Amino acid sequence: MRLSQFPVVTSKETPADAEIISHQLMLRAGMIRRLAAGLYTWTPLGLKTLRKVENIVREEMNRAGAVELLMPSVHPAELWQESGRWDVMGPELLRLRDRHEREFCYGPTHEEVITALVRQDVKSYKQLPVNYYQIQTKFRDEIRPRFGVMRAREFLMKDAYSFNLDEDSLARTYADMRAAYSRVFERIGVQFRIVEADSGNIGGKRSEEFHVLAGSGEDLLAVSDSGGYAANVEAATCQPLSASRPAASQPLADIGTPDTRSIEAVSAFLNVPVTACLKTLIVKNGAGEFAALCLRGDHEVNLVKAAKLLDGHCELASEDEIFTVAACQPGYVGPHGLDIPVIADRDAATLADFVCGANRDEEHLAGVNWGRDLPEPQVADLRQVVEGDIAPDGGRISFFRGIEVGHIFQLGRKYTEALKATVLDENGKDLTPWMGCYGIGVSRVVAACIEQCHDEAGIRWPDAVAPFQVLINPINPKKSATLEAEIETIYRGLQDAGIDVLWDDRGLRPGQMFADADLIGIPHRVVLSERGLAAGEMEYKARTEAEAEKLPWSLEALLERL
RNA sequence: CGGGGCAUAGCGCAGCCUGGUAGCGCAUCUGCUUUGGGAGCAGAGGGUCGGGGGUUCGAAUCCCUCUGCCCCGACCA
Repeated sequence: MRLSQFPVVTSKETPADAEIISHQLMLRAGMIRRLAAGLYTWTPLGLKTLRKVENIVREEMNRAGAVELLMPSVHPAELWQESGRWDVMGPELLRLRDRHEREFCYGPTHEEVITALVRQDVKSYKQLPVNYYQIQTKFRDEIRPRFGVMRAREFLMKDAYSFNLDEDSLARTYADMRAAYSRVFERIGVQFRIVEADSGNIGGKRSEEFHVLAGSGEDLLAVSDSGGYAANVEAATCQPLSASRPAASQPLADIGTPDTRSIEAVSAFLNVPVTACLKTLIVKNGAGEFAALCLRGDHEVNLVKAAKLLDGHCELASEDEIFTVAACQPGYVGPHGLDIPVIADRDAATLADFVCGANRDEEHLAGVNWGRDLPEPQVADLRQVVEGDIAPDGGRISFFRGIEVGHIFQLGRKYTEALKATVLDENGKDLTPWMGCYGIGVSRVVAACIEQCHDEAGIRWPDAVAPFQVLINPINPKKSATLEAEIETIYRGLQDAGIDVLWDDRGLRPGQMFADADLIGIPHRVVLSERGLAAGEMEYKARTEAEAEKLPWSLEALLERL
């Protein structure tokens, strides 16, 4: 491709509203243009990379036995009502009406549609397992779209759905997808990590996320230093700090604590460590029933874990609700005397002689002991892990930041049951297939890749996803007809050799041309000049290396080097 | 959804407080010179100052309102 015929609009200045490096560089290199919040145009240059990622994904999915199809992006409401998600989804689901006032939504994911297809077409156990996938535009009306295509509302996703006869078959497909995903990210050339993920309240058996490691990542990952455990903090668990509870040694005491609402304030006012304080949170389940969650003062609740102990839903109670349950303001709540279920985190259950709210304004209790002063609570893992915790594999947990680029999930039979998608088994009886789903955020991968592969001057594409493999930079070609002819020869030679080559024939001054080259990040650069031609040499420089090397002026030498 | 901020040329910004003919840098176009890391000189084009309403002789500037965008938060008691 000649750059004079391939529109690339670069910018020297960093756009003011782009916060992270990939967003800045994608705008500066002219890969994307914003249309509205969370909506982006992919320019020809950006699309080249997007398509390369897409093709790697496609090739590996095909290789793993998945078959491609394409589903509509607009779905009828009835399908979503059938699965129950029309009401569950909330404002993230973009709802539309057609001219007949019929309701539709723009698909944020396709479990419903694929299950409807399978319900129609798959009648016999002999047709299973199947694994369908598509690469398609999704729309999710994010609360706060940000970071360019990293968290856009409209984005490109590869989503696959498998239907299996039984759990074992599902586990095999899941393992195949896991391996295929690893190959995808290895081929793209990014460093990634597979972590255990929250399987949510869908009841799925197993779920893992693929993360590209990057400081700007929105997700926190808990990784064991012995290498046997890695999980998203949403799902991460650890060993309890202590196996047993010390004996009670202090009497129960009621203490006035005016204007002392936070754990820090209580700790400072009473001169006790925060680890000797008990934090009590009033929460509400999906049915509107209350429960109290108790944690050690320095620990944070993990509402995802809490939800699993309730009816799958857990939200913090409002100030008014707290008052009806505990008869006090937030800040003075404690487990003592509450007539709602009390659940204590494992590390809160092993506290003795602790301080907690008295359920009366401006008062706390000290010297409190489970069993002696109040009933033994239900004990569970409720808290967020912190760095230094002991992982299930015995290693010590550290935190890393990651960008979620893939998610694989053993779904179970939720959708096949809800949509009554059954097949006949060997005995002619109805059988409800097991389902798995597997997603890759194709457009997000592009941004994640830049987060990992860049320097001060611009992007440094890995070969596999670079928009072009080779860039030809001519120095003053207009001055010499011989030089121009030579460049043409090399350009055509590279093309004939099947190399994706970009020729910067815009006639810019070298400084501008090189600056654009660094910004756009083509991995291999060849500089052709009259001086070089006279000396029988051309200059080759890899985007990732500082020094250029001299090659003999010949197509063969260049192809050899590439 | 709550809080904060912004909206002036393609991009980045000044001007607004204290009302009086719309400015700077980059980019764009023309010509000449220049050509190995974002050139120089000379010239040119480009704006109903986000929309609507109001105050005023006069509004980018003051007031009201709408819209769009950005940031922070939306789990701590």
